[in-house]
Amino acid sequence: MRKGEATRARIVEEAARLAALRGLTAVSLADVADAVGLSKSGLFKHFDSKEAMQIAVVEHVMAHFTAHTWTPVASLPTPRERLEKIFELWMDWEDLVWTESGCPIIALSVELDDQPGPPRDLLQKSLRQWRRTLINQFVDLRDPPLSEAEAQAAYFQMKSFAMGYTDARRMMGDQDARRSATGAFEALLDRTARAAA
Amino acid sequence: MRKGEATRARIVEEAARLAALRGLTAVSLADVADAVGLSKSGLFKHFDSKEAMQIAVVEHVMAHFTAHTWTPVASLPTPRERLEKIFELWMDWEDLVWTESGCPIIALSVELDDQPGPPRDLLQKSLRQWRRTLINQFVDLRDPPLSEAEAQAAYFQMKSFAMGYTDARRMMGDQDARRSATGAFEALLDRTARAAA
DNA sequence: TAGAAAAGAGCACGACCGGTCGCTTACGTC
DNA sequence: GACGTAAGCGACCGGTCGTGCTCTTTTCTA
Repeated sequence: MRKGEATRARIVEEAARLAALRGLTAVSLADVADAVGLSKSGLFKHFDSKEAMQIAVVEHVMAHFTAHTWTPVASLPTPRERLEKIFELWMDWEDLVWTESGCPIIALSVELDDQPGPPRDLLQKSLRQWRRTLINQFVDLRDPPLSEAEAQAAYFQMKSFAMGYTDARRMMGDQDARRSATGAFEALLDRTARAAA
Repeated sequence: MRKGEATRARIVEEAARLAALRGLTAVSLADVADAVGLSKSGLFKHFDSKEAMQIAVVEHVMAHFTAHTWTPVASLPTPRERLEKIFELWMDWEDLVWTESGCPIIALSVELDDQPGPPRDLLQKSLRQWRRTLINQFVDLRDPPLSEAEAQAAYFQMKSFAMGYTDARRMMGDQDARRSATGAFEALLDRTARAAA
């Protein structure tokens, strides 16, 4: 039992790594089995189907993302400090944690947004929780609090910059991407915190 | 010869449609052949390999995008008018032209950014041209002209909002996405045009 | 420590993959 | 209108896909 859990975790990690590189559907069970040093049929002792493994990958990626960007931030005193740190960690996540492949969440979003099914539903649910968490931070950024619509607009820009950062770095080879992203986000925080109610 | 060209165009269009849905690699030659009403071997009279077809898809998508967002705009008198219209057409492209699949350029970028090869190189070259075109518009947005760095930063935000718009609409189901995107972009234009040299 | 249960290997299956070959049909040109 | 060539078809190749099945080995537990 103990052993099985460890193996399962290794499978999910390798599957996530390959899925970030080639796409969730494109990674074959043989690929994962080879990467983890197992036979293809050995995989089926841990997952009943390929889809079950895909679901576990989505779960793992989102849990990893939350642990990376939220856990070390939850104890910071002000919303502004939390948002600034989250954005830094978010960019680290994109090019330090997933250097070879780029952010798996963006890859999964683009791949699954038109593919109905349990993997997509799980990703969507998890992303909506994340969105709510960040919108709440934006609401508390200013006194008096931001309206829901204002906070949503601010979140929209934050997420846009996070996505744009990966694209600029990976596809366009933009060396100044991090400066552009950080600058844009700081300016967003300034405007949002300063704006009149 | 005339007939062949027409068939080839239909193949590329169908392949692009399917690639936007499932990914460039995931679409099989049998899928495309069925969609266009051809036999699989018939496809090979128009493309020597699957990769040749993928290259044609990338070419077609980028040409289509340029025709959609730039051609009707080139004659507008001021950079601001051009940029505003481009951004509107860009969002139309994402959810009116590619309603069922989402923007194929974003899908291709995310899929190919870690897959070296001719399709990736072609996409990258084409996207860099587009980037240059838009940065030039930003440079001329203000008198005195924006510095290259300022224009790059403004382009970074514009592209981010275009990407964020698709994500918000398709993955998050955000009904206010268009308003958020338009608002953010208009504010960007205001700030950029107004900023002191 | 014995035995049950979990972990994993080996093999086979039907379906589909990209690609080739030889054949027929339809078209464009003189 | 004849004819060369382009367009397209069906059969087939070796290989990989996801997924069962049976059998062996390892691991945990009573």
